Amino acid sequence: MKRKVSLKDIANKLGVSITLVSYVLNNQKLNRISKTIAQKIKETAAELNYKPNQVAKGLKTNKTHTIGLLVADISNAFSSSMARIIENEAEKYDYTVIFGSSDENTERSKKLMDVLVNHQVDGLIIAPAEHSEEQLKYLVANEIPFVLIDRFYPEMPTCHISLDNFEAGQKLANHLLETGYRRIGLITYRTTLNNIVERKLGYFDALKEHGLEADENLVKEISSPIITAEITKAINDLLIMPSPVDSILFTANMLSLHGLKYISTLPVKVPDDLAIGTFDESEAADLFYAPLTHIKQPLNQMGRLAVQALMNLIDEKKELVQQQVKGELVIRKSSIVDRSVG
Amino acid sequence: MKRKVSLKDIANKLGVSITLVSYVLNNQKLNRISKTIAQKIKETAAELNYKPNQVAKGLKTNKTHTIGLLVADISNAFSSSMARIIENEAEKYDYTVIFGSSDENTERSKKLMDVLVNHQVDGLIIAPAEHSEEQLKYLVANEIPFVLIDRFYPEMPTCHISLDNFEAGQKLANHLLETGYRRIGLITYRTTLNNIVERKLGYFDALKEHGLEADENLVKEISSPIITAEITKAINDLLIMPSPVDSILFTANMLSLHGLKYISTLPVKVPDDLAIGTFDESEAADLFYAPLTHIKQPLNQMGRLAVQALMNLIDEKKELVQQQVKGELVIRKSSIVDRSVG
DNA sequence: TCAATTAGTTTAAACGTTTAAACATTTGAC
DNA sequence: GTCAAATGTTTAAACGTTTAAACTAATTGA
Repeated sequence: MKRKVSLKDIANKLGVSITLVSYVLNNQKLNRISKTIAQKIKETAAELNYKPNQVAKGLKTNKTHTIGLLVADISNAFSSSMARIIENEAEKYDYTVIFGSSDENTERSKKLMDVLVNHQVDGLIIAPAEHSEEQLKYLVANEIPFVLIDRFYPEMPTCHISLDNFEAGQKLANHLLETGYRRIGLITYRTTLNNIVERKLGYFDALKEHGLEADENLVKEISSPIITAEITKAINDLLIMPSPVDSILFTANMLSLHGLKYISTLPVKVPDDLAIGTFDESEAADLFYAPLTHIKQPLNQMGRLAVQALMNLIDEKKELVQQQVKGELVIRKSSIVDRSVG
Repeated sequence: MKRKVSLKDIANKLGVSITLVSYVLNNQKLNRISKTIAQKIKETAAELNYKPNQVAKGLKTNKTHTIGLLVADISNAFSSSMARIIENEAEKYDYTVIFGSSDENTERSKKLMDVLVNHQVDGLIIAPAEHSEEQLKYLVANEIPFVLIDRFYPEMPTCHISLDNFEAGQKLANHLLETGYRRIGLITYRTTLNNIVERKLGYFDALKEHGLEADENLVKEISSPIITAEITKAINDLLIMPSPVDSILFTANMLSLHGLKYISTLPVKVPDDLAIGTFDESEAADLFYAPLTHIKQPLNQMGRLAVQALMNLIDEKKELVQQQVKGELVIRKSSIVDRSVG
């Protein structure tokens, strides 16, 4: 790689000091510097195509104008949409995004956080994996600004932007109940991540509101790695039981996706035999013969809020932003029985 | 943000020079340094949780151990899968990924490339937007290592890893022809990007091989922004013409996705009335009642090759890797008429 | 006329590292 | 007992910036 043009090169070419060049190109001390030399410096900089070395600048100013983004799984639509939004938003503040995908793995997440911090990012936006408390405490102890998205640890006083998952779970379950479904199965992850837990609690709450008892047999928890087989089994269990479910609520995108693949192979009609509700939009669920009723997260708003909150932290305007945004219930064919025909 | 622990802190604490600490922690001059002091330095470093400042290191060594990744559209499955693979692969070489999504916009791509370069990335992996030649020439002139993925400029002697798009287009069209389809419509982008162009040429070639003339009326080109409306029109045109098409070949993921959404609203049965072939897997196409026959790109291989090629360039092992990998034809229901029933 | 002010520019130190070269001390050979 | 070599450590400069402080020369005011 060629040596890039530096302030020194411009200074030497014009026979002036590096300082002067720096002042001119940063529009500093403009009341002191002669117009003529300023003009010349600017011309020469343009001519040599000078671009400030952000690494040197970062070392000196202790600001790299870089933020670290740690998503849960970049190949998942939620993460990649978020990444895109955050990158766009960061750009408005002249920030660059360094990224990593933890793949929901605690160790990997820890390692990536370290890497990002050692690259001197000015702050982080993190969708934390399970059991990341220690690592987050380290960030707090070192006063490294960060904002959590999607999930957070209720007992930790951190900045976070997330969906009101409880309300969303409630809303989705309520909708099924109000449409007439009574035996709602829940397929969720076996996890302590608060976003998923809250969705489940919302579901329980909705049942209670409708005078129904929570039935643990209707709740199936999946432990991520062997997802396909487990989901197949969960769905079978729910459909085979003495009084089978009339609907299934999935607490995540990936779950419904795999679930749907299996359901589409069964002699079960959605929504007539089985209604479905889930979280997040997906093109896949749109092309299913009965597009899925789902909770739509306001991704743009969340991304914007997260970047804004982080910028404030970086600027030492320390306020503990802990914002929950509301999900929108998008009702589609998967939960509406057309009784005019039946 | 707190000042981080530096070599100086360790040196001061032990009353030795910074140099010595640096040597020890980098395992240099080990035949010279006394075991006892080395031991102490290592202990103190661990105790203070010293982490080298990559920015300072980068300034000194002119290597930031960072690569820039410029994808076409991170919210698209191809890009995000690629991003994940590349991030994983880069990690093996102790590299961090800085990323940007050009959203297929030349201006934005140019700006992002500048940003990445000014952050002193050691190299770049780029899925170039249309008309990025100038910017790439700049990289070449400044000897900044880069590898193109997905598309490239045939007239520019750059490193690139891509699908053999011509062969893939051919293979897909051949399959339709051999299954008995004769009027194959092509829905593609109006673009000069070579990957898309090659797919189209492959289609033409397959037609020719089968003694069929290319019919320009069967080729519909979409100019990206207003994609939904245009695709709707294209499909209508193809189905309404005097002798309508019996199959449609889409040259990209996004095209078939939108196309499918529209087709699923029509009284047209896939594959009986209309066969479909496309590029890239997608969960969406899997959930459609007739899962789509498609060309599967070996993403893992491509990502691995791209990172490897870049690492070689960075290490000044200059070889012009220009590798085309083969796509796999995955035959699904969307192109197989079950004649046993018909 | 000369001190004080203003204008224009430079000096020098710093950020946290790396690394060639220098230095000081010990060891060993003869 | 001397000197060369080996051992262990430090000095100093550098990477490309930023920025307080210093310097010089010109201008102003009394």
